[in-house]
Amino acid sequence: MRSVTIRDVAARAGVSVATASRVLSGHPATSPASRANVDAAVAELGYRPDARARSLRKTRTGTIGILVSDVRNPFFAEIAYAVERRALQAGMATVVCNADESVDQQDRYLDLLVEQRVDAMVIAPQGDGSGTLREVLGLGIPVVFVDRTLADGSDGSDGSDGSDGSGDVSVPSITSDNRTGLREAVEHLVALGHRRVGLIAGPQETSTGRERLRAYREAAAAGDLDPDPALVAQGDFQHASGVAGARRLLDLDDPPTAIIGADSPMTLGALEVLRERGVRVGEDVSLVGYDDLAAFSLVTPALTVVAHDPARMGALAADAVRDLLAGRPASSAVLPAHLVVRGSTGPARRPA
Amino acid sequence: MRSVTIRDVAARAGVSVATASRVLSGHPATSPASRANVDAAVAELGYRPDARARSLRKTRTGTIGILVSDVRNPFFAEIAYAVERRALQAGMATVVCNADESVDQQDRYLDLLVEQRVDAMVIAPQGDGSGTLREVLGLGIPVVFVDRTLADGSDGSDGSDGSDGSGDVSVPSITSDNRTGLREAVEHLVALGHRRVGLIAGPQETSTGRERLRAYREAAAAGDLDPDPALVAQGDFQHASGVAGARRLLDLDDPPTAIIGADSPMTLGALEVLRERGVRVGEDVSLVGYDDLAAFSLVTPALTVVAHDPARMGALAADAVRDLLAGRPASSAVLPAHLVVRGSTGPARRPA
DNA sequence: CCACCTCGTGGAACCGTTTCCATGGAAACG
DNA sequence: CGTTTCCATGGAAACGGTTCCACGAGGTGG
Repeated sequence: MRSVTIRDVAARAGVSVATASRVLSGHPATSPASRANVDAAVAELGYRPDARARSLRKTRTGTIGILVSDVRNPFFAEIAYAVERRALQAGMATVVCNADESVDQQDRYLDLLVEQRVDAMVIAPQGDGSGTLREVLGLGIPVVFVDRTLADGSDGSDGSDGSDGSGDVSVPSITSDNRTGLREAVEHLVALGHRRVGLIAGPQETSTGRERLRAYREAAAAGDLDPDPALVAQGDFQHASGVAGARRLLDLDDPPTAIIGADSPMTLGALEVLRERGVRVGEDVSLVGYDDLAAFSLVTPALTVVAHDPARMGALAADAVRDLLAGRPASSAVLPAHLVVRGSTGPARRPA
Repeated sequence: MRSVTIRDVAARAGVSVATASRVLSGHPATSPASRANVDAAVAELGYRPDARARSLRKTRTGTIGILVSDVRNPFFAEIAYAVERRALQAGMATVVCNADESVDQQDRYLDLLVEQRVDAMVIAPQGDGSGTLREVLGLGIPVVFVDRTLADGSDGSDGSDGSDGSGDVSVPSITSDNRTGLREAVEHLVALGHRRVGLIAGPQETSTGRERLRAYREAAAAGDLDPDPALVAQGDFQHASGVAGARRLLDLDDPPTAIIGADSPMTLGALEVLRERGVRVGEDVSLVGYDDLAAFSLVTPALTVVAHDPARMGALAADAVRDLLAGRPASSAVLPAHLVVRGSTGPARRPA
């Protein structure tokens, strides 16, 4: 059952392959008669053009790749959805890939996307911008970072050894303001009298993980919080590490009176632990989440969260891709994040 | 900046294109010398094979498509994730597409996947199996249905006009037992004394929407519930319709004492409405959700839900695809669904 | 009436691979 | 030593489209 090609269509329509191709791609130099014949032949034979062959000859594939860490995280699902939707409007298909918070898998998918010759990529990167990601950036394929970047947000006095190695290639990025969101959260807790505030941090291989941790530390110092390093539990942005992190924090000899989760799956995990232990959220321990999931308003007490806008990030990333593909310079953006105070944060309880 | 091709590699390595190709694809008939030369040339030039050209010559693309209704629905995100993960293990890439609960968009993506010549598709179909979907099924591309099918689950005395038009092509499907789950939910509510049970139903263009509605009606009849048709609010599996449906039900002159949501986004929407109106869930009105999201255990009271296993569905669907691609017959499966009773369902309150 | 331009058309090259087939040399065998 | 077998190799034909180029017919202006 060989599939029907443009040659079959041309034969059936009684025209040359060249003419058939022109009709199919809407080239103006075609007679009405040819058009009718070709269209009829297409319908009769059930012809489906082969996108691979087409794109091999043209330079474009009409496909963009989006590489996020985990589609099961609603935050990234929303981004992927927004990018895809916007891309489809522009007639482009989207390949969604899951790096699964693993650099290896990220590299694997980067290779895949390059080999598929996607026209552009939207990436939520992780790692230090060495290895495969670096190579890929050098290839000249339009890339837009979303949510994360390689270098850190604002200033950057933490560059390990000067020759950072990530900033030489300029990549537009659509991120959100991690510093402000987390700072507001800490200030809010300070105002409520908390002195020992725990953070379930994100992986330090990601800019968001680093920035949120840094903002936490700076705000903690400014608010004169207990700088005990044990108050930072290292997580990996996934559910299980939220569970583990919350347990570790609660098991401290002097446990925190408030906990901040650096993303929503970890926050959910922490919440489960609090429930399981019968800790009253907002009274015994305050909890601040990240990302404003619908479900976060429905738990009791409703969660105080740092909110930002993944749908908008995705849309802007898609716009940036469109600009890049059109040869225009694409602009980066840092979207605002802000604290939404609900019931899960309350006055610090005096340690027993 | 023309990209480097296998010809460049061959030239640099001092071998023919044929030999270079053999080395690259691990063909045994290559000398160690050639291998070394080619590998060196590849590294020096940064050569990346072109998957399109390769797949054009071979017959396989090494890509499968997965077409679900909405990746923002955690249920489908989990399925997509599972399929992708399993496929990657088998060395295949996955293209994720969003039909967005719209037949038009489904058709659009079906065309896209066919033109990309994916080796197989995993589809959560909607519509009546006419139009594009039907054509695609006739193309001989291996297809596996997941979560939904075209025909209805068990018997099927509802086939509108005999010549159903969907059963002629046999497609393996991995679904879950919609009837049992919903029946258990209704029976549970009946046992609690509820007589007027509302359903926020899924779209009747989907098998899951139809089956859950039918199961509701059958169980309602068996349990001697009030058969008032106004108790069924027609939704579309998306959040907003859950909100609208719940409002409509609560605004009835004689509102239901219990509500069942036919999927999780609609359930979440309904829950929001109950909260917003100050209705005490599990006391004033009982609520049963569909899909066992992590967040559903964390709301207060925890939600009674019909649980099933999207991760397993995705994995089985990927296995079925693997079988089909290997020429083996693929087996369908109906996974169990069961009621998980938590705090959101309680004794019926006497209507005021 | 001729030169010119426009327009629809078909032949053929090309995109970057894989793979069939023929070839030549070396090794194995009698 | 001659013949067969084996194996690495290169040339060239696919795969299924698009597009360059040349060509002939018909219309227009001088």
